Amino acid sequence: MTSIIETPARPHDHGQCVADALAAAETLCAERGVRLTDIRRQVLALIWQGHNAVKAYDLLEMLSTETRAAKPPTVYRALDFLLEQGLIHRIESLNAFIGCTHPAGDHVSQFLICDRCHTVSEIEGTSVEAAVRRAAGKAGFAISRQTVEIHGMCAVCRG
Amino acid sequence: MTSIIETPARPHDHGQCVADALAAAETLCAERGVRLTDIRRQVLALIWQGHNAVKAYDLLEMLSTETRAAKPPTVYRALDFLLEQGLIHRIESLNAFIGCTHPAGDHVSQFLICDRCHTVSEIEGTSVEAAVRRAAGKAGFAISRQTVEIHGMCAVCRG
DNA sequence: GACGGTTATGTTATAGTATAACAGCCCTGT
DNA sequence: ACAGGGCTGTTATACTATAACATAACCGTC
Repeated sequence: MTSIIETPARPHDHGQCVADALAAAETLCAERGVRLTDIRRQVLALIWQGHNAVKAYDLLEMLSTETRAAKPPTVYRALDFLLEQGLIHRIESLNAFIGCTHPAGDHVSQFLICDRCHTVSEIEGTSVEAAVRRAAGKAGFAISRQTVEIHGMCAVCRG
Repeated sequence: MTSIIETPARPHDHGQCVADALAAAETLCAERGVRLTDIRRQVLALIWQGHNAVKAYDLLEMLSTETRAAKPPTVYRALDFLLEQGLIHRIESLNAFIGCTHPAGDHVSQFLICDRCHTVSEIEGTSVEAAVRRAAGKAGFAISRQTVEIHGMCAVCRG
């Protein structure tokens, strides 16, 4: 069963994406002895609604019911936890968040962001990271965090 | 005459940096038939106070006098203009702005950001850009804007 | 199962970042 | 002087994020 909110690009069984992401999160949190609570799981699931980045206040709305409005700290705390555990990434140029596709692995953070369909995909391969490391090394700079966000138009939208 | 606010790293005649940047801005704006007004020039000069990124609301304070507070649109409009003309860059991961060191040339936007002394320097050379272009090309992705922001510690701060 | 420490969540308030909308001013060319 | 466009002033508000403190849920120990 595919999700309704699935992005236009590259049709696929998105329900499987969500299921895989949640299962991986459960496993990792169990291994690390940290708690994937209800709220955290809910936020993670909401972020995985599609392959686009989701904003904090949109999550806030989605978490709110008719009888009860969620408040900012609730969602920001969940986001902080998910970021710490490497289960999501923050997209700086969008002030938004997206699920990590390989939470168990290394944490480079390099994205292709389509400004038309808003699909965000992680850059495959290590060549960009390697080039960055070389450039930083040449300057004697010790890297702690990389942010690579490439905006443009994805293959599908280019038609 | 060097500036007082000059960053600790790599001592140099910062007054010359500012003078060069302002002169280049004058020239470019004249060539393009756009107006480098007082406010815009002031904001550009303030951003060039040092080699660190400057926040919009700090500019706002610096522009305010005892008798008169500058208001957000004033500074954001100036920033928009300077960004459009390629005279400054926005650092997404800091919500801050920094002077462009080669406003006449191509506009890649790749930075090494020291989290200790806050010096921001543009990455030299084209290898990172090239790697990004290759990765994007492989995915059929058409780039419109690159954001590469590498956080860590600069050579000087590493001692 | 009560206790006490730790972690997570609720709640209120506020800080920080950015833009919309409209009014008025100033430069420029005629 | 005048008209038009570009720039700035002003008010209001939207959007993003965190501080600080109160309460509740979990968990290991007794």
